[in-house]
Formats: sequence, C-alpha cells, structure tokens
Amino acid sequence: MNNRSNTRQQLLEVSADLLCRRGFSGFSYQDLAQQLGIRKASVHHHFPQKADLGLALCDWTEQWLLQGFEHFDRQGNGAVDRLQRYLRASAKHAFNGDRQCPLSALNSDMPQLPEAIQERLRQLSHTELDWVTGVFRMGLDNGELQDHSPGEADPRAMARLFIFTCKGALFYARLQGQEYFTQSMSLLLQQWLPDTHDNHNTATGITV
Amino acid sequence: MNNRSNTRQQLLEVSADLLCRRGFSGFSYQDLAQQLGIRKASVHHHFPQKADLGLALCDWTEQWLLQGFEHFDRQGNGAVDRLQRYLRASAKHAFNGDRQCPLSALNSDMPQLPEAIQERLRQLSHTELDWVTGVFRMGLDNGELQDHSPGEADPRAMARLFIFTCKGALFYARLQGQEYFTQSMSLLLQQWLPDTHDNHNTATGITV
DNA sequence: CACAGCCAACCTACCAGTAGGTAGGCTGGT
DNA sequence: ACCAGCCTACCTACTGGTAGGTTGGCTGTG
Repeated sequence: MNNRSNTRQQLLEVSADLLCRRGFSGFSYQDLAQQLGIRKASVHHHFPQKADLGLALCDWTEQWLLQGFEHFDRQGNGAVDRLQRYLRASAKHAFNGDRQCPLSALNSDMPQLPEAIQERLRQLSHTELDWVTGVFRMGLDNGELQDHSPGEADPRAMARLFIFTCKGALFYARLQGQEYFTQSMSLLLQQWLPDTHDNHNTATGITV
Repeated sequence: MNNRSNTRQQLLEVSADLLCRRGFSGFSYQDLAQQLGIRKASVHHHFPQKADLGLALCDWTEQWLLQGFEHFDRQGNGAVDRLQRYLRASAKHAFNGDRQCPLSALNSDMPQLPEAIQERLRQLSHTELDWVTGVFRMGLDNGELQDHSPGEADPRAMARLFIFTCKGALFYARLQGQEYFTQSMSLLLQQWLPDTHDNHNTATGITV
C-alpha cells in the first residue's frame, strides 16, 4: 500500500504546526524531513521552493479558517455566542502548545516573504474579517449588540477592532498570562452589550 | 580622536532598528558589521554572544520606553491627551519604515530566546503596562474616562485591553492599511468617554 | 621625558553547522 | 515503459562563534 501522496498532506500539517510555533522562517525543510522520517530532498519533491510551501500553507489556512467559521455558524446561537466560540477556539489553539494563529505567524515575517504570499495573506485576513463583520451585523440587527458611540454603528469597524484586539491579546497573553486574554476580550465585548438591568447581573455577563 | 566606544552605541541603534524591521533572528552580526563598516569579529568584541546583544537591546528598549513616557507626561494635558500622544508616537514609529515596536518584535521569536531574555521581556511589558495603567487611573479619577461595564472600573484591565488592541492593530494594520489603526483605536477610546452631549459632537471626538 | 606595559578596538582567517536548493539514481505500482 | 516518490550526494551561501595578530592611545615608573 502506497501513501498516494499522503505525505504531501502530512507535510502541510507539520508545516502548519511549525509555522504557528516558530514562524515561517523559523522552521526548515530539515525539520519537516525529520518529523516525517524522510530526507530533505524528498520534501523538495513536493514543494520545490519554500515559497511554494508558503502558498500551499495559505490555502491550508484558508480551509482551516472556513471550516472553523462553518462550525461556529452551525453550532452557534446568535452573534454573541458565535463570537465566544471563536474566542474559545482561538484560545484553545494558542494556549495548547504556545502557538500563534497562522495568519499572525505569516504576518510576522511578511516583509521578507515573496509578494505572491503577501497578496494571498491580505486575501486571507479579508476572509476572516468578512466573517466577523457578518456576525457583528447580525448582532446589531437582532439587538444582541449595539455601539454606544455617536453616529451609525459600523459593523466592519467593530469587527476590525474585535480582530485586532483578539490577535494582540493572543500575542501578548503568551507573555503576560493566558487569563488576561479572556479578561480583555470580555471587557471589550461588555461594552457592546445593550444597556439592560440584566447587564449588571453577572449571570448574563460575558464569559469567554 | 577615538570614538571611545561610540561603536557600541551605534551597534545598539542599528540592532534596534533591524530588530523592529525583521525580528531578533532576522538580522545577523554580518548585517550589523556591514552597516557600520567594520568586521563581524569586531561586533563579537562588543557583544560576545547574540544573547548578550539581546539583553542589551532590552535595556535599550527600556530607556526608549521610559524616555517616551516622560515626554508624554511632560507635554500631555490629562489622560486622553497622553494616550493620544502615545498612539501617535506608536503609529509614527511603526508606519515610518514598516517597523514593529521592539517589544512585539522580541515577543515574536520569544519561544526560541534564552530564558534570561524572556524574563527581561516580561519585565519590559510590565513597565509599559504600569505607565498606561497610571494614565487610565488618572482619567478615571478626573472624570475624563469612565467604564460603562458593571462593577468597579479596573484601570489595569482597561490598560491591558488598550495595549493589546494597540499592538494588535499596529501589527495587522501593516497588512490591511494604516488608516485602520487610527480608526480602531478611536473606536476603542470612544467607548470610555463619559456620556455627554458633546460626545455627539465630532469636534470633541477622539482623533488619534 | 622616555619607555614599558596594558588594553580596547579592530583585523584576517578560520571553524562547524545549517539554510535552501540541485543532479541523478533506484524502486515499485499502473 | 512510465513516473511518482524517495533516495544519496552534493552545492553555495550564510549563520554564530573562535583564534590569534595588529594598532594606537592611555598609564605608571625610572
């Protein structure tokens, strides 16, 4: 029984893991070969240049993201619940093994990446932003969320702030303590909950 | 006239710049030597191991931070103005030359850094958090800021959220567009402004 | 003053290790 | 016969780091 290029898939999965742990320039073909028990030249057979692997990792990441979003949409009940699932998944991914999200990882050494990957990366972050924006729009529409700022609420701006904060918190919480990720995201979400009496009841408070 | 170890200072400055642009493992002694017009071995004379340079960079960064904070304290008028100065300085640093803040840069390749540097890094992020916390406490005390969430306002939690968001926004705005940094930080700050009629007047709105 | 000694700062020349990448050969399934 | 998949063997470039030598300015001492 041959693996019928199972190896390629395994390479992608190991790469994705190493990417999150050490960044794109933080792992080598040697690392990949070692973990799969093959030789370095064999890795080059599947991904001739490391840039090819980079592109493939972008595709892999996109699938990973979309699969997550689909899951949150299926299981989630309303906007706030979806966001909380997103946050819980993010925290689990990051803190089980000291990883970053693959997007942040690629973003880290973006300046020295080929232009093709940079463009793909912009596209990826757009995909994520689109989903979160959709969730915020849903929350604003059904009254789960509201923006107390003057003017009309802008779900895209809120989503952007949400993502920026989430990524920053994941990043810094590795250093300062995981509990601060939860704390910060709760504090952010709190401020978008509508003003109700229940809001002062911890039972309905945001718990990520 | 000898430089009387001017070289060491220059090495630190070039290192700090390269750190922000490419991360700690993203530049080499060869790079430093080239930029100063000396040989690689001479760099080793000043910093025998790269870890020594790392530690020295932490000290350098601390001075850089403290100097900035002192500046904001002297020039700033109240809490919100201080925060805005902090944000403007951050944006200027980051977007003039596609740099990260040195703390984020070190944080990026933290896992593969020696323990001594990791500890120093925790200390550094504490220094930053302390200053921002102080500013938030000032703002809460003098009524410039308020937290609409239930329970007593926690200036440290607010400061943490502020910093996380700022770092995340700096990081992601390189990819998505600088203007979103300003937009997001404004949106965050807006929600901590007290509810006044003026708040609906754009003239007194937050502009970073 | 002259001179010896010291030392920071720099140099050339090297090391082992690893990076990404290539050339070409073997093998087993279709 | 073909070819994906894997191999050995190799390349160049570069990494952090070391050994050992040269220079030239400061210093204390006769």
